[in-house]
This record gives sequence, C-alpha cells and structure tokens, in this order.
Amino acid sequence: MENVTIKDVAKYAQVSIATVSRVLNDNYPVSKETKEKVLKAMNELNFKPNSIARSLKSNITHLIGVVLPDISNSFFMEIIKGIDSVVSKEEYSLILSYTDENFERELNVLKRLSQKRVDAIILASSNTDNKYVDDLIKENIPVVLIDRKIKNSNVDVIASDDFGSAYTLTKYLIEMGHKDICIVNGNLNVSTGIERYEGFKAAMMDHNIEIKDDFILNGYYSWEKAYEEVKKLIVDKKIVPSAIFAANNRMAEGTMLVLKENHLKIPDDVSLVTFEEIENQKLIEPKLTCIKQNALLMGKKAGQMILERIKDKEANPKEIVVVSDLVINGSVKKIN
Amino acid sequence: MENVTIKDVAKYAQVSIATVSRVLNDNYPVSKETKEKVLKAMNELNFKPNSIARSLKSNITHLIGVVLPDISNSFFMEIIKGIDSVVSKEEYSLILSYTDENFERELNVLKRLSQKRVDAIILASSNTDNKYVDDLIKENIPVVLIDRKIKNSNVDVIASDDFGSAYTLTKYLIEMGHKDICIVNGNLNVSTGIERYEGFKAAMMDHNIEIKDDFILNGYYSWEKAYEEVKKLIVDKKIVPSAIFAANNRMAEGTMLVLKENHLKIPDDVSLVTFEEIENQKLIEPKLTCIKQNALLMGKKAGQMILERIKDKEANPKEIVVVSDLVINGSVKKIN
DNA sequence: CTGAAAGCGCTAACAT
DNA sequence: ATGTTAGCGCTTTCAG
Repeated sequence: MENVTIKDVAKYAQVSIATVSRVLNDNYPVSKETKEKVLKAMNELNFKPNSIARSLKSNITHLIGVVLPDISNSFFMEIIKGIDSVVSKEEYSLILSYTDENFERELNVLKRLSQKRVDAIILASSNTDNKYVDDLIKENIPVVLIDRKIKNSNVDVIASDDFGSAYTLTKYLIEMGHKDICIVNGNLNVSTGIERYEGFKAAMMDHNIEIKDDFILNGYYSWEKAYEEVKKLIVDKKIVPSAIFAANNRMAEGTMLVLKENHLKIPDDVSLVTFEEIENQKLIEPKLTCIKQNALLMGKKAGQMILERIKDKEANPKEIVVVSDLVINGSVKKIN
Repeated sequence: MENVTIKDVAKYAQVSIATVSRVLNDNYPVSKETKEKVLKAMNELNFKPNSIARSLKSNITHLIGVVLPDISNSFFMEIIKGIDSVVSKEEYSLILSYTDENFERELNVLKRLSQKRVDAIILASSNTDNKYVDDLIKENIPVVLIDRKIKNSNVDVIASDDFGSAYTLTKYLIEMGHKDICIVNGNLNVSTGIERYEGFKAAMMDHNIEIKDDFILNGYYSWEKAYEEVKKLIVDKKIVPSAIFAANNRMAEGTMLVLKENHLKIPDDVSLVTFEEIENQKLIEPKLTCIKQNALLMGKKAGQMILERIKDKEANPKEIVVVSDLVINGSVKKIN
C-alpha cells in the first residue's frame, strides 16, 4: 500500500498513465466515464501524487524559504503569520530558518535553500553587504527583502521607515525636554540598525543637541548585550541618562531589567522609549512609549509580493514602506 | 549560467555523468586527476546539485515537517530552536506549519506535508483523536509527537509529565492554604489540557477539596478566551477566587490583565500560578509561581529522536518524559 | 577506475 | 478522447 504511483493507478483503472495524469491535473479533456474510473482507482489505492516528481518536471517546488534573524521575537513571528496567511492559500509551504544575526549562518542557510530549489526566498538579512542575493536572482530564485534592506541589490523590499520613525521618536523625547539621551543601538551591520541610529542622530543634530560618547551603546539587537551595556553605563560608570532610546524591543527589555534591578523608576528616574513594542506590554508598568510597526501587514505584503514575483520574474522590483505608529504611553517624563 | 546540470559538468570535464556523480557523492573510487578535473569544472560552471532529482531517486528530501499549534508562544519557539539545533547539523531543513489549535487545519497541513514527501514529521496535535498519524506511519513517514500525546498511536513521544506537574502545582496552592481555587483549563481535546486538568482534580480530591462549578473555566489555551472567561467570573459574577491555576502561559497572561484592570493585586487579593512561564516574566511584578518546562531540551530530544527514527523505522517507539520544575515565586499568598 | 544505460514518478508533445 | 514516448537531473547497477 506504500508508494502508489500513477502507473499503479493506470494499471488498476486499465488506462494509460497519461490519462491518469490528465485527470490528476484536469488540464486536458477526459471522458466522464474514464475520469470516474480513474478517480475510483486513485481512491481505492489511496494514491497521492509524488510532488517531488512533479517538481522535477515543472521546476516548481511550492516551497518558500523564510530567513529571519530571531524567531523568538514576536515581531518576526507576526511576519511569519502574515506571510503564511497569504501563501498557504496557494498551497505554498514555508521553510523556516533563523540566523541569530550571524551572517555566516545566513549564507549557509541561503545556500541550502537554493539547493532545495525553493521557489522564492523572503529574507531579513543580517548584513547590508549581502552579495549572495544577486546570485540567487541569477539562479532564478526571486528574493523579497523584509524589514532589512541591503546595498546594491535590485530586489523587492518591504520595510518600515526606520529613519523617519527613529527621528520622530527622538524628536518626541527632545520635545519632552530631554537632552541627555542615550541610544542603545541595534546591529549596525543591518539597515534597520543604521537607519534608526541615523534618524536619532539627525533629530539630535536638528535640535542642536550633542550626543555624548558614553551615550552611544551597542546592543546588537540582543537582550543580553543591551543588558550588559546599559549596566556598564549605569552601574559601573554611574551615569544615569535622562532618557534611553532602545532600538528594538528585545533591547528595551534588557534595559528595563537593569533599571528595575537598580530601582530606577520609569519615567521618574529615567525615561525610556523603544522601537517596537515589548512582549506583554499590557502587563508591564509603565507601558512604554514606542514606535509600533505593523508586522502582520508587512508579512502579508511580503507574501503577496513573493507570489507576484514568482509569477513574473521580470517585473521591476518594488519597494513598499509599511507605516509605523508613534504610540505615546507613560514612559517619558516631561522636563521643565 | 542558470541551471547547470551534471551533464554540463560532464561535458566540460570530458568525463561521463556517472563519474561526475561519483565525485559529487564521494562514494566510489575516482582517480585523483579526474576528480580534480571534475571539481574544477563544477567550480567554473558554478554547479549546484539539484536536490529534487536526488530526492526522486533516493526518496530522501532532507525536509522535516514541524506542526505546532501556536508559533507566537515562546514555548513552541524554543522547541523549534531545539529541533533545529540538532537536525540542521545533518543538513535537514524545517517546514514550519501552525494550526491555531484548529484540527481541520492540522489535517490539511499534514496532508500537504505528506505530499511534499517530508522525511519525518514532528507534531503537537490539537486533538487526541488524530487518526491520520497512523496513515502517515503507513506511508512510511515517521512521526514524533512533541508535548501532546494522541490515543492509540504507536509512535515516539516527547512530553512533560503534565499530570504530575499539575498535581504538584495544585498541591502547592493547597498547602499554602487555598481552597477556593479556580482553574483556567486549556484545550480539553488535547492531552496536555486533559492531563493538567486531571492533575488538578486529583490533587483537590486527595485533599478533600470540592471544586466549584463556577471555578472551572475553559480558556482553550487562548489568551483572549481566558481573558473573557476570567472576566465573566470576576466582573460579571463578581466572584473572586482565592487562587487561580492557569493551564498555560498565554492564559495566565490574559488572566493577569483581568486582575490588573480590576485592581486586584497578586497575591494579596488573588493568588495566581501558571503552567509554563509567561513572557517577560522578569519584568513583571510579582513573578509568577509556575511549572517551568524545558522546551529547548524537548526540542533537542525530538530532533535526536526523529533522526534516529529516520534511520531505523522499525525500532520500537519510545516515550521520553522531560522533567519540569516547580518554580516558586511570589504570586501565592500564604493563608492562615 | 570509468562509461553506458536503466529508471525514480510525473508531464506534455506527438500520435492516433 | 486516449495512448506512446521522451525527458526532468540524478544515482546506481552492470560491463568493461
């Protein structure tokens, strides 16, 4: 009963394999009677088409590779849900890989996906210098970048306005009277990390506020790194900034723990804002003022884009910017 | 330059395709010189073996299907990380699907995976009555159940001691003096949901405590459902139990929000315990007393098991119980 | 050590 | 409307 093929069905139904294939695909005329015979045979033999054989012929695997830096982060999980909700309707499955912000791993993963002959790849790259993407395109594997852009690549992109949002968020802090603002940067090999930093710097510069060296921290988008760096500043150097700008949710969480451990109250002692909402925000006091991205929508857009792209590989690459919101909560103190 | 095949390499290197295949697989003797010639050809043509063709011959796809109910839950994400850390070393990729606790969806997903000819499936089923698993086994697709058992199936299982842990957790509440204990049940179509409930009931019964009807809530492992049900109890019926047992982390979170919104302090007004730690536990006051499962380890074990199972499909199914810990924090008030 | 050739399960052009 | 047949890219006997 195991591994029933089109051939078995053909024999059982006493037709040719071509006929079986035709009813299977319903793409060529088959008479009612034979069709029923074949269908019956398929049923009784419990036939399931071998999609590998199909793929070999058609060069279509119905597989989409999704490469993300951090699958514990709900931001990226929402993206997956968005993608899946769109592509699963067209019978696509997702091969999920994560890279932990490690570019070498990313390269390995991409290579593996290319050998698996996935129909397309959705990528949040850990390095703006990813040149391998061009190779993928050449190999005829379309790539859609999500969240993170890369240099010099002529591919589809779905991203937030990281620069603009970071600018907005910083401006808000400044307008609330803050000057001693510390930034916990993300991964500066990554477009979002760079742009958020640039947005921050631009806002500071436009308001003639100097950024102190001590206040530029590198958290690499990691909870632990952020925790360490903020702790160094506050506990070791004993410098408490007036406000902290965390460039993502994970780092905001690490930062909050340092503050909590040192009995520094938000916003009374330190103000804190974050790029992307933290986990269980609703249960945590105070709620953090933040930039809230629409991850689910980003995922959906990416899904749509990838489907279009699979159908038409020649169309001009598009860049879609998904708008984020500034959500004002009670984590910033008004000064003066 | 696109789609270079073994044939192209053979021509370029002036050998037969068989020889190319041999150096590719390094499984038959090939002389140094020809080997180098071929390798050089592969390199210069940028040849990549087509894994689909390989799969067709070998019946091995190097794909493992992972079917989980909820990918936003960090518990399940840790499981994925555990699986991946083990199987990716052997060049396996994961096809991730989620079911949202919807059994129909699960069936669809499983069917799709079977047609994709995945080498194995790791499943956390949303229904103890999943009979389709037996079909998969018959089709020669090994299945490892993770976290959730099903009836009548002779397959490998990695699970926690849900009954025992729930018993322990309930006993703790009782020993702290609680009697009016409310349980927010999980999905009672699922083994974990059932066993946690049974463990709860057994502990109550062993201590001769009656369970009030009002105190049996059904949260279906859903944040929203739990929120609603607890709200009904506390706001509509105006009944405040002495303690609440949430059968998973998501439902504990929903419960906490109800309490917070109604200014009920934990543990002063209500005690709360949860099966599995909530997200950002470290930042939330008070930390919840809970059963902490070792999700990462469960994932790793599942990965190992699946690899063994792929190699030896005839071996007797194993059941591995991964031990969970009772972590006592400050969310339970001592009464009397 | 190397080459020729069959075949994995399916699709599609070509016959009839 | 249906059957025959040539591949898709690779692995693996079987000869030599």
